[in-house]
Amino acid sequence: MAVTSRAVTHEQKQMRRADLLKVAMAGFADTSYDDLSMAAIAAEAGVAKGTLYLYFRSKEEMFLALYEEELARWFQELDAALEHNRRGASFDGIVQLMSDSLHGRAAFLRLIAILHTVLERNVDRVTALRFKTNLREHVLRTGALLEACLPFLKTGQGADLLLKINALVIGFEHLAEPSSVVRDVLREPDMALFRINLTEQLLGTLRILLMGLAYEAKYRNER
Amino acid sequence: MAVTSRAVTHEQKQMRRADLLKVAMAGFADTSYDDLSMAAIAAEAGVAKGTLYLYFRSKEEMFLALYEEELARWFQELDAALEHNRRGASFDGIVQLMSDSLHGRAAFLRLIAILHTVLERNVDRVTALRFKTNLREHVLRTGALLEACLPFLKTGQGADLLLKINALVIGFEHLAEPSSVVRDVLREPDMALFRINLTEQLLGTLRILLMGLAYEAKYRNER
Amino acid sequence: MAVTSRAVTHEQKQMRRADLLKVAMAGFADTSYDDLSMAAIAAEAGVAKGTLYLYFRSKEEMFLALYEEELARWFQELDAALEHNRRGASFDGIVQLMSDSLHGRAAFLRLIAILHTVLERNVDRVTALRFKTNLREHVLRTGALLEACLPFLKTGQGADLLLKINALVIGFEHLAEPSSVVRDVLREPDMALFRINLTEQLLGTLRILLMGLAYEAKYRNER
Amino acid sequence: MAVTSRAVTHEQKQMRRADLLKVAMAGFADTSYDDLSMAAIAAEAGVAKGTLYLYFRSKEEMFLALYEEELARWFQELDAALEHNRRGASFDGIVQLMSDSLHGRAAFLRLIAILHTVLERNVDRVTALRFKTNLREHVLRTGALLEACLPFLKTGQGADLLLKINALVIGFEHLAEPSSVVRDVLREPDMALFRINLTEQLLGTLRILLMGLAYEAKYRNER
DNA sequence: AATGAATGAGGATTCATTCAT
DNA sequence: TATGAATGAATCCTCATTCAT
Repeated sequence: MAVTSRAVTHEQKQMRRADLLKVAMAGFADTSYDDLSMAAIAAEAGVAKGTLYLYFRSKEEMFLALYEEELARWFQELDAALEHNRRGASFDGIVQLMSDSLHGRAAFLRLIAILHTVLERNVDRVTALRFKTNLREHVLRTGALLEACLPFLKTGQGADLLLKINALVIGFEHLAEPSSVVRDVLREPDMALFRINLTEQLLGTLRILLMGLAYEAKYRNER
Repeated sequence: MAVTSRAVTHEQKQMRRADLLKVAMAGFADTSYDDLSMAAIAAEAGVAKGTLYLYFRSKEEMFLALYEEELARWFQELDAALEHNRRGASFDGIVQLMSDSLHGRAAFLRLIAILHTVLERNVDRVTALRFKTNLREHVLRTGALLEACLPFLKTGQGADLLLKINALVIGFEHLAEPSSVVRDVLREPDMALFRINLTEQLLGTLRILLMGLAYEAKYRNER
Repeated sequence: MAVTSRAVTHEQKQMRRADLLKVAMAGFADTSYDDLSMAAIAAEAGVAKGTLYLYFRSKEEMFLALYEEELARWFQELDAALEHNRRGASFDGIVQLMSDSLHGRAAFLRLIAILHTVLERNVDRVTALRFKTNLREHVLRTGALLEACLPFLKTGQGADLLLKINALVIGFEHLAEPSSVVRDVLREPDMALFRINLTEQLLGTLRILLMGLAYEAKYRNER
Repeated sequence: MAVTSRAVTHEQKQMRRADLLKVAMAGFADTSYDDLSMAAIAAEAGVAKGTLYLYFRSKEEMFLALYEEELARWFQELDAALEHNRRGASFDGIVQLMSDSLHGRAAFLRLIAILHTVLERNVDRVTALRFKTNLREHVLRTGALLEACLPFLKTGQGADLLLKINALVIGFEHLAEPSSVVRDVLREPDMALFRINLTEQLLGTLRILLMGLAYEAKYRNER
């Protein structure tokens, strides 16, 4: 991916920014955050290192931007699907929907897992505030949609469920992506217990959570 | 904590090893893994840096040993409590029991959260295998106890629940311990959504999981 | 200070150049040479970075031009005052005159102090030659005026005195403007010795130099 | 200069430290502070880069230590010579003595010239305080010796004279060591005025200062 | 003439680990 | 067993300058 001309208009600059993020994402699919150097990203994008810093203030902000973009895309897709099920959805419908939305988003899931460890390091208050404010809106909106689809959810439980899912993604991602040595160990027959498939576990747990929330609602009403 | 003499007998060496781990744990309570240097641990323990490497092959193995020790202690306590409830326990009983077992174990929870990111990096196959084998036994045993306490759990679901809890600890730990900048942002009134209390969330989610599992079992039987 | 139109005539271009230098001087009053970026100057002047390079070949040449302008102004003022005292002046008269001429020229003094370290780095031979030729003429002329005012000065000693003053400005400027840490240290009562007031020291030393030169002349004549 | 063995005793460490400073000084004789990298010093000394940081906390502290050592040596030599002239010395005697003391100390003079610009940047308060305290003692002691040699100096004028000399060294060093382009320009016949010989100017100015101080004293007494 | 996007060189520093003593 | 001196890899970012538009 080599640069052909300079980005002059706002639109061109947005495109270049998107290109740089695409390159970063591609690199991140192969390489861990720490091992993925700005130099490598610049080289792969066919620009000078300094150019990256015209578009992003730091490595952390670059990946935060990447995260935000992927997150927005994911929420958008999720929201569309939820809108479609507004009248009510079965557990399995929601789980399937979540499954579909995560399909092909492995790198995004890894990004989620490192966000809190890495990205929040070298980010200024303003950026952090903007990010969290955006995130909050997404969570509240999608949370409300979930509540619309799943009548047993009380107000606020939709957003709360999303947070739980977030935690599960982080946790299972860590469990599902061991170091090479550990991966090797886990190949032993006995170790089946620890051979975790991220989406499978994630969706399975989500299903149980949904059942639990439904059960709680029912139990609450019956009282 | 200053070392006076050299450890000659096996027993003395075990004691020194335990001392070193105690110092490491004390340091880790205050300081992040990355910021806690081997030099600092050695200084605090009153030994030379090289001495640490007589007892642990690397920083990672040192903290892995620490993890194993804390884990064993936690499982031991949990098992004792579960044994006591063998005949059957309510959801809330199990949640309370878990709550009790985690009380005062903040550093342990932080250790869990970094285990997969950091500890498994620089560890050789033999150590990793030994660790995972131990872990597996713990998980299976305690999983079985859970199944004994909670009759709605099928075989294997006890261990599986422990894995889910593990994932939740990792995930909520990441969400609950933001960087200082983010912590500052989260002080805003609007951001209540993101101000997460680790144990509260953990136990709340565990309760829902238990309800979900119970519901699923009931539903399964009714079919 | 925002630019409205493009400079077309030679006169307009000279005015813009002067504007840019004025902005640079204003910036330099607050900020050290290294910390004062071309980007900041351009922004403050309301032009693009590239525009600066239409008027000055490099940052160094820009500040060299600034220096030349300030220097010419200073010499002009000094010359006028010296002309007034042509018939003869007391030590204190000359010192006072110098004091008056330096009043309000703090940034100029700082410029003198960094000239040789920074400015002469990235300047081509032609510019350097022109600069030094100009400087020589100023020094010779003002030196001659000094000799006219102070009869004890032999031919050449006026110019030589100006060089000595130059050296003193550089030296005392360095001593008088310590880093913040050192400034803090110098607040200690014991450190009064090192708390240097630039003009005070400069003028005091000049006075002694003048006395020394007078003494030497007298001694020479008496022989 | 290659390292043979590891420095274990305090004495060996002092020797290694001295060796490193010697290498740094040799490098500084050829290369400017900025262009002299820690890597180059380490390579030349035959040690790893990290080793430099065992002996000096930063590049700045390394050169500050170098400065202190050279300064102490210079003061020592100067003091010895002044002690010898305690009963009284002629102007020319003091100038000669200063001349002798500076002979072969070109790099030291360059170090003086950059001290305030560079060294005080990355130095903590404690180090700065220690340095300034030491310097103060040197200045006061040697100042007192000067006063003993030159009866026309009032109390405090010895130390003050040393500060003036310090300023002159800085200033003339800057004037005497132009960039290569400027050096080239100064080769023009007309430019003799600016071809400055550091020690010559320094000593010449010192002589005039001494005469001025003597004259002032005489004048003061005659009143 | 003016713009401003793109360039790219350049270096101090930390700290887990080793190994001579 | 204990020491602690020595090792050395590895990377982000700034900013003067250029040049396509």
